[in-house]
Amino acid sequence: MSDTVRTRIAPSPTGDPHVGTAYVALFNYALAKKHGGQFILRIEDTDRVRSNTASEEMIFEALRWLGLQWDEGPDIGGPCGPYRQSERSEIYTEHVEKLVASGDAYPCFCTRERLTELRAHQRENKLALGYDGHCRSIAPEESATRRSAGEEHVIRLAMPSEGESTVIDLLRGEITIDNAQVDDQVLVKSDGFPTYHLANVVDDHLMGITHVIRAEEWISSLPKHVRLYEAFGWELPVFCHLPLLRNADKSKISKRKNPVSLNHFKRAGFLPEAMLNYLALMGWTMPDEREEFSIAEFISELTLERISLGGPVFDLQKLTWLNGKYIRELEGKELLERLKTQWLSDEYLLKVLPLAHERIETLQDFFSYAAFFFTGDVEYDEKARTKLLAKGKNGPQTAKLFRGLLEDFLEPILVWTVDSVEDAMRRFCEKTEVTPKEVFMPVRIAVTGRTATPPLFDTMAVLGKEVCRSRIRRAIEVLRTIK
RNA sequence: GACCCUAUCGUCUAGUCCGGUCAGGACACCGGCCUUUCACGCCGGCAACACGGGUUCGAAUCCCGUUGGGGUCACCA
Repeated sequence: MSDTVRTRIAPSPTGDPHVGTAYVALFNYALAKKHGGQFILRIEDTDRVRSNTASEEMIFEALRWLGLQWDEGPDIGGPCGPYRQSERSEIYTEHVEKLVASGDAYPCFCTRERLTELRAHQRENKLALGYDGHCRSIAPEESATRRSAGEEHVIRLAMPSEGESTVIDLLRGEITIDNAQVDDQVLVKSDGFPTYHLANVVDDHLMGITHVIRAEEWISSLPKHVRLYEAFGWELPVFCHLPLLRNADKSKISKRKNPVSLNHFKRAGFLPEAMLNYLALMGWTMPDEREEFSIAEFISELTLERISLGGPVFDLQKLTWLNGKYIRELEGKELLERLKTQWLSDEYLLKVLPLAHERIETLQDFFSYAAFFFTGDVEYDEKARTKLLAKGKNGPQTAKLFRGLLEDFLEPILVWTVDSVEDAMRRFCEKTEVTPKEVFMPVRIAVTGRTATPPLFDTMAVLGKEVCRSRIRRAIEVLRTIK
């Protein structure tokens, strides 16, 4: 196993599948394939509060849609399983105890209150933020007694307090950081689950990962990870930190400023191969600067060293252009097949049809009546615009209302159904003290462009979260311009 | 704020390691051609080496500094 390349994508199932996950997965997948190695999917669900299986399922679907099929993973198993961190607790416990025994890690009994105070104090006095090592001096015998007595605690990594660490990133070379800058990271939380740092290192080693290709945001914790490898006496993998995808304003890509859900791109009609091609262009170029290429060509030409380090702005316009190029190159028959994967699938039509059924008088009526189920953003004509306003509110006020609805109530919905949408909408009304009557018509218009539609929740359920989100976003923009 | 990463057209980038082409390509934008229209396609145009010092005959390229941008500083990943 030592000379085969093994890479992994290790997403955390805490929301909609993210375009950044696809980006990192692409490079991991391609490198493994290039060298005839394995690409592994590992689910990092150690955050018991935020992790959920709906999100995990969406990650599977999104990666499969893109064609980034893994060789080992939670759903298909493999020699290094389980591939879901929540099922590997004993492994982490066993490993961390070795570190406690060797003195490379130690139990910490500090309360959250003390930690909060400590941070406040450090901030006030402009000191470096970080744990002060308070529990480090507790004698091993004493902490062992306290632990067995059931006292709540975490396990921390004992970082050297002096000297400096030099770590190597494949793309950036040596990076030297003062050890004093590195915190005594919590490795095991008080609920007994490991943090990312511990689980990630242990799993990468146990799963034989040879190349850790991940996002740039991890660079600052690299010294901790390297320390862990050393403490365990393990050989280091190659670390390669990819530049972070950016919003137009150069900040780290975020859903507030960009569509980032892979579900969105699928629903909006981007071809998976165009998506991958575009993502490959972020920070990387073909030796001959050719911009259109297949995943197979990417695999054969890939060299990580050709990755440039400036944070690439995710440019929807260029993605759209590339996608158009791919669509034009499709055979007519193939184009039909693509449309049949979503909008023209029996599955989708059978959802739309019942909503239109009673409301049409000729078969042809269906197409005009149900048009908004098939388009992207909708237009708001003059009449629609006036009714887009919530009762007694002006444009900006309604926009604000919509933003609250979208971000606090609709966005968190993971399983988008008639019931979950209705529930969110009703909770929204209660919380913001507006009546359904005042706000449902504006929402109806926002998501359909029409004043007469099938029942709102059914309509929203069929449209899907992605379409509703993007149309409400658009409505917010429009509302801001209405006095 | 501290630490780390980073810096070529508005955007994605080639060129940088091994100093020496009017700094090349693509998206977007603008003009033209094609065309009953639109789109596609084709042709052309606009547009960048962040700044300041060095080193050198010569610097986008090497060195130092400055500035800008980003990331991290959680019992989230």
